[in-house]
Amino acid sequence: MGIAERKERQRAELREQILRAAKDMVMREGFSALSMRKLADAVEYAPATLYLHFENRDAIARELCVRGFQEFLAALEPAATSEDPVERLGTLAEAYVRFGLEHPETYRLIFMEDPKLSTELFGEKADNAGSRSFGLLVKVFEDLKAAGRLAEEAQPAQLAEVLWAGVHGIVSLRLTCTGFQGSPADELARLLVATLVHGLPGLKPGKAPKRAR
Amino acid sequence: MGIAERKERQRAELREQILRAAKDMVMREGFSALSMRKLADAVEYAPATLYLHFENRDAIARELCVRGFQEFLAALEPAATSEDPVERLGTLAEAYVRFGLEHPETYRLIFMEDPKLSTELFGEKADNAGSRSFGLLVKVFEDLKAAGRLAEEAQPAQLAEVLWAGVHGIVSLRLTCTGFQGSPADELARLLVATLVHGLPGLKPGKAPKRAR
DNA sequence: GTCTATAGGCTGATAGAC
DNA sequence: GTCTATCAGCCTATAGAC
Repeated sequence: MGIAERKERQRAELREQILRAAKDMVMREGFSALSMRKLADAVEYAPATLYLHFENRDAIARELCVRGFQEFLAALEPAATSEDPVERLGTLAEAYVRFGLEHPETYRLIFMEDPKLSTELFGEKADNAGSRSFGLLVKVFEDLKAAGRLAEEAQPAQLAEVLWAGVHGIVSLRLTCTGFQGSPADELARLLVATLVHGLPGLKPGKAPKRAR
Repeated sequence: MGIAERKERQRAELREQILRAAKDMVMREGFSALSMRKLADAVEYAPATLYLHFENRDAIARELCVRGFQEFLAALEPAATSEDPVERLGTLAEAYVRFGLEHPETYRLIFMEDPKLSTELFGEKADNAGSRSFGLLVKVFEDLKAAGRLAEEAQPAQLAEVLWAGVHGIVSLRLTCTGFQGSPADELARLLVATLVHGLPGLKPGKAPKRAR
């Protein structure tokens, strides 16, 4: 039975090779530059061969997306080890932003391209990489609440969404609006966390505050 | 000389017609679906004719982008009239998010597509729509500071960037990660502003806070 | 100014020989 | 399994007739 196994190994190997080439291509030229013909060229097979390993171009894109998200999760997890939730907020935000800036094309693919690509990363099952990474953020606020350090009415999931929006905003604006030159992203991430945690520095109420809180 | 003027009018009219059709197309099918052939079809002219009015496809995209940003600015400005800066933060954030959700394809075109498109909206001149809309956000914090309601070390431009990142994050995640179903965007925007202003609700220091502030 | 016609590309995907 | 050959379509942009 060694022959069948070797064949299976070779088959898997080619599949990997295709995915590696696809990733390279996306990293270098962006997602839209991923084409079956160029991919076939890169792995030195005929275009038709690719279709024996993947249903179509979308299937390759999906696989890249899933793997990219795993990398993303792997970058986030080590940043979630701190015991103190507030400190963890800082390290998570920093890790998030750094991943986005160091792997811009992976980040784009996951979070900024076709909605169809990211759709299945969320929602379907509870154990997918999407839910797990979001869970890391939610847990920070749950831990704070469990320790009695947060108001009863605070909603961890919503606060996590706000934090996520903040760091995603920092990364994605940097990747798209390159013309706008603001502060460094890591600095913004620190300010975002500090402000979300403590509010505007030294804020005093106005003379006639219309909105009670 | 009435003839030359009529011709000029007709020329401008066709130019407008092309842009209207282009906008329609982008709104309906997204930016990548904007093609010169389909555009020519829509205005019932030959493809070659378009090139007498626009240098190429990019020129049309740029014009759409500029106009989109003007709409965006026009949606933001009425939300910046409130006297109280803190209240203004809320109305600005709300207007920002609403524009993004009500004009998703315009928003995408401006803030989520090719960096080249948005590049010239920022940076070049101080009076462009990009700088003016960003200026609305900066002014909120400048006003707070001028009223002595913000710490001396607070940096209005940086705080504005953080707020911008927050609302952009809320909008763009909603537009791209449609699979993730979180809280409604307007609710998140309110929570974002409230948290940035006042900090985490009811936050108490931990037992061994490692980070002084 | 506007047209037709076309150059010169690109793409995803498949049929059928080997 | 892999190939060649090809279908069937898309695209931007331009030359040259009218």
